[in-house]
Amino acid sequence: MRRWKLRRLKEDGRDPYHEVRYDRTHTIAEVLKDFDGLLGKQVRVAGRVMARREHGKACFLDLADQDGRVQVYANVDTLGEEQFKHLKSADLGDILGVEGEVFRTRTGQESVKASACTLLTKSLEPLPEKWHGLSDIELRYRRRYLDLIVRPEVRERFKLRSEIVSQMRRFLEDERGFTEFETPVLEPVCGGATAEPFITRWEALDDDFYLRIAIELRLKRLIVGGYEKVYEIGRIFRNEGVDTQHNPEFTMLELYWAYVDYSDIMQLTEDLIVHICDSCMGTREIEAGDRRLSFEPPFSRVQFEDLMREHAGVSVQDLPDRKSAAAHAKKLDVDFKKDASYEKIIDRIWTAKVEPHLTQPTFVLDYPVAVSPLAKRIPDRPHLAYRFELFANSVELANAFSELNDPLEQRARMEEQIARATEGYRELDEDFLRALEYGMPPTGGLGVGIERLLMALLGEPSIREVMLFPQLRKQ
RNA sequence: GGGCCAGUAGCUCAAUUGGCAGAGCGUUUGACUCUUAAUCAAAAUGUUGGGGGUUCGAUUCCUCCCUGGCCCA
Repeated sequence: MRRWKLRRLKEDGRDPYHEVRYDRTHTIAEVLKDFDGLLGKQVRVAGRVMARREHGKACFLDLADQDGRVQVYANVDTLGEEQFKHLKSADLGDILGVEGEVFRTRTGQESVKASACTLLTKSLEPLPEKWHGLSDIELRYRRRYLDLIVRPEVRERFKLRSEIVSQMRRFLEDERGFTEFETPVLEPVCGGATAEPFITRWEALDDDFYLRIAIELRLKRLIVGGYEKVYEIGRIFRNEGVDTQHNPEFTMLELYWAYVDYSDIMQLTEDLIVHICDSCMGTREIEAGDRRLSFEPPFSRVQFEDLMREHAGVSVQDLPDRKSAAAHAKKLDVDFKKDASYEKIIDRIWTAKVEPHLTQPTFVLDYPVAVSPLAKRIPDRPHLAYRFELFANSVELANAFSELNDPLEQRARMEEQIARATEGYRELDEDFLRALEYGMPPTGGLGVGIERLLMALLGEPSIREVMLFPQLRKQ
């Protein structure tokens, strides 16, 4: 039907896809904001037709643009027979330019009385139901554009995401003097985290490459190269399943700061998050489901070991190998995969027993060296490393170390990791080790999962609600 | 990978024990010059996610598969 209308329009020489511009005098939000000042004045606005109420020789339309929605009133007298007929044949979803006088209806509704209208784009597909909207979750993700058309709050949420990321950059660059660098996504060796990589073929070289699983080892090379405050907000790929917490591609902030330790990084992390709360959220108190998170500094600081002892009844020092870790996990009734590595089992115990208690923003300090292959050892507690993670809403938001810069120890730790590895394509990144051999100054580093942070700040329980186009199977 | 749940018109949802597949929105036609989930009258709309099976008869029962959600690994 709509295609038939389109054909008629084209035959009439009014092809809606020929329009190349429409000069608006105001956005709809601007009209509404200064409504009284504009009363009686002529404006030109444009947007999508979201509703229509016909009354014979008069007609009401709701017109929506990016930030606002306004009622358009039209009748034969002011619009003329011909144009009125065109306006009435507009479908929901069509994009219209309207010129007219700003006025209030008898019921006081802010409106624009159309004196001219132009069909700027024809919509060939019907919009979702006007009252219930689009509730099929799969459709919302597969056709996010529809979700955005129909639900202004979703549009708001993703705009807020962009603002938060933008404020991160502003804070790091303008207030703290960091510089963003871009490093390769396509890597010959993958490292910097424990995860299954995506493998891709570089035809010209007839060789396999990896999509990066972390940015760490590249940015540290920049510290070796002499930069002192570097960061990158970039896409990471991990070849794993999809659930409410995971998407195979996601965004990470990583930063490295020379000549400081992890306590400076902790302060920076706290400042960064408070800055985001103040600049984007307008509050430091966040509603997340039925929980209330307070990002009022200082966030509490707790020893990893104390939490493990308190909630899992064990010190990692007493679990020196895979066998003892597995035995303790079984005792606690914590499940793990048969082939799980030592680190994975410790992580499982932590996730199951400790994480649920970490609701309010909490820095967890001093992790076992055994699960922190890139962090510097604490000399007087040699089984622990200078590492912290930030938790909130029972989710890990950030991970940071005083970076290991001893090339010999780094090599030994990486070799140990590979020996214990049960997953991932891990091989030594010889060039990274060589870089350390040239000498990396004492450095503090930080990684923040952007989606995790957004979930906590926006109170969204699913990662898919903070990603515009979450991965789904091909159709 | 395992468990549970869901898939019916473009969208949101019904359909008694297994007995003619329906409503609202949207669409089309007509009426209506201040409505706002406009109203009134009429009409069109389906491979009930897909394949197989049981049955006189399947949206409904069985089975396999596909897609998605939630929980667990």
